Amino acid sequence: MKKESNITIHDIAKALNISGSTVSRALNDNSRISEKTKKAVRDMAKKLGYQPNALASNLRTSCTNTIGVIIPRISRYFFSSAITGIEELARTKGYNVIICQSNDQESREADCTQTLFASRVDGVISSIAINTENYDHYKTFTNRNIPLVFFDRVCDELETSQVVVDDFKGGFLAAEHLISKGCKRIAHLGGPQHLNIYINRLQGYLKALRKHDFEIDEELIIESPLTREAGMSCAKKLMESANPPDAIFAANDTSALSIILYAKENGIRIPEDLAIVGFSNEPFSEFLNPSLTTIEQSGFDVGTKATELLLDIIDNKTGNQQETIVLPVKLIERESSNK
Amino acid sequence: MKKESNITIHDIAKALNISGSTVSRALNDNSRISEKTKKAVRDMAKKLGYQPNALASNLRTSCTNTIGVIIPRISRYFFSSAITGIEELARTKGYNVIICQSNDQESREADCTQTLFASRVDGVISSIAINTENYDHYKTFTNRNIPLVFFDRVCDELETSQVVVDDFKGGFLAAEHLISKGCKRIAHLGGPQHLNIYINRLQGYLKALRKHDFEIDEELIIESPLTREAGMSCAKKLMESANPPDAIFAANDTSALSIILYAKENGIRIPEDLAIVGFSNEPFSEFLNPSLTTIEQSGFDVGTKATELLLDIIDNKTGNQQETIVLPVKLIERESSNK
DNA sequence: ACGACTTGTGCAATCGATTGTCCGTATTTT
DNA sequence: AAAATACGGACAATCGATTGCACAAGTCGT
Repeated sequence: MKKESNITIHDIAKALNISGSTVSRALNDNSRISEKTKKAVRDMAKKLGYQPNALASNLRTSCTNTIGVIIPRISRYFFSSAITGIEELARTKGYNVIICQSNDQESREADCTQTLFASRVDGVISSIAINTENYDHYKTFTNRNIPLVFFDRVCDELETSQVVVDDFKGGFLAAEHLISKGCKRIAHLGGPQHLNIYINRLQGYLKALRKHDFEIDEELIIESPLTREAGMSCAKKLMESANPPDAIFAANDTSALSIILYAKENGIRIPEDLAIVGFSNEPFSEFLNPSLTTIEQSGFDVGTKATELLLDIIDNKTGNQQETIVLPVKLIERESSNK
Repeated sequence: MKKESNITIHDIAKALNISGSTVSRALNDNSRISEKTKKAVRDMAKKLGYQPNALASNLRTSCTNTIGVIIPRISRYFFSSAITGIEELARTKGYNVIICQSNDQESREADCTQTLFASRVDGVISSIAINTENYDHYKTFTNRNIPLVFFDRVCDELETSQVVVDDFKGGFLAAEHLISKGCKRIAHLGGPQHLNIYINRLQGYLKALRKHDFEIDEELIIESPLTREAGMSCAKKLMESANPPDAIFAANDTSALSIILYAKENGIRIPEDLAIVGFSNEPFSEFLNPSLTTIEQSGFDVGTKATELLLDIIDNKTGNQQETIVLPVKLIERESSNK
């Protein structure tokens, strides 16, 4: 009982004086094996402490019951909750999950595709690195008909299914909310415009402005990597301009946080002088001072939905391979916009 | 170029009219193969779009270059940053990482051990689920000499290496800090006492009190699951008691947050009426109002160190299998204790 | 009682890469 | 120049589970 070496089906076979194939079939509950034999095999397997070797099984069946996930970084709440959603569902369906982080770098992302392919995953769920501009590495999967689903940061260039939240609506809600609060000059701190999500947030913002007959002022729309530092300098740029805004809709909560910090440092009152709306509802947003009005998007739901889609494709290989699912968003009103 | 089927070394061999073994050796840069042949093989491999099949290789070599990780939940910042540390180092050493979440449930944790063993991981890094009381499922690894390293929530029952932060010191620093601020009745909201980390935080707190000749009042020490809700009710219990504390050292930031919220709701001023210190330095702690004094522990460092340890054991299978590494903690002073 | 099925198992090939062993040719040694 | 060594590569077994096919024993019908 101390050191079990690795037990294989052949050890079970030898112990029962039957063949390996019978053991294999018995363990897989194959109908051609009698109940009596099955029971004997199961009992012996338990007795010997048999644990199947997934490697061997996977090699033979060329199906690993594993799905691969590529995300920018696991430590961002949205992504870690997406993973929770993915794992939850995958596990109940008998799938394992391998997670790879791209660290928002295209080259790392390419590495991830290699790793996942080498592991022969049955399907892949991915959210694209922020600086990825060439999508060739994803052809590793598409060329071989390995199901691929994108979420959040999607790629239109590849013909795959995708799950996104309604960024357009989010942008619209954010801007319209600020308008309803009486703001007159509403700026937008947007994200990299090669990513759909940021394009859509901007478009939603524009639509709201147009709907309410606001003049679109290009000066009020700036693009940024949306990091803590970038948010700071953008806030400075906006607020020191000749005609500063009285509200900012930031494309994520991190940069909204920077704006709040900038405002505090410079005696700008929130929301009186400057109303702010973020995007994502990060865990910290609720506790900021003032608390941050933002657009809620559920990482968990996105992850779950993406997995559902992927497993569907894996199962009936036929299915429509280009579905796009849009999940709802919600405005969370808090102090930062409560004029 | 559209649909590549799976290319194996034999396809390369056939194309070059050489044997599979030569191809294998060439790709592995074996010294018995001439440079000329190696180059030819590499070129052909690239031309055909060859991607090694890790399954086959792993099966043969029975070494997967994969390490498994079991954690309570990925969406907690401490753990996700630990994973970042693990992945970072593992990747540079040529290892992949499979992550499993126990959701803080013993049964799920047992499932994880099965999954990881079935995948024949070369080693395992784990942090124990909060309600795990039986550690038999870890014998899957120990019985078979599969290297196992625990971090943060460790298990003394099993003889393995572990990486922890200096919880004792953290508890001590927290309590002594409150003492230095002139607090007289310092309560401790502790975590489940079957986990080392919470025992140590409590012991550190006790040591500081004793050192400064404080009387230990059992009424001021309560145990809790440290969730948001539990923190709330514990805060209520403490503050409504006959002789309420003027400071609380909470064993994590989440419950410290609850205390702050409770105080706000009930007109208790922080830090004047009640000083608070948390533990972990969660990302939100900095932004609370008042901002939270806490003990910083680096998940990234813990993850990195654990991986270092594990890879050492994997490499020279001999090594001391029972090392314990204690990483430093740091007091972060903020408003919640700034009397 | 004999062919026709059904049932329960065993045999052997297979998945793709690795590796111990063997062999022919080229190079060096004495 | 014969013998010893090195070099480059091929053969075939192997890892552990799966599976198409073959086959023996048992059941049934006529």
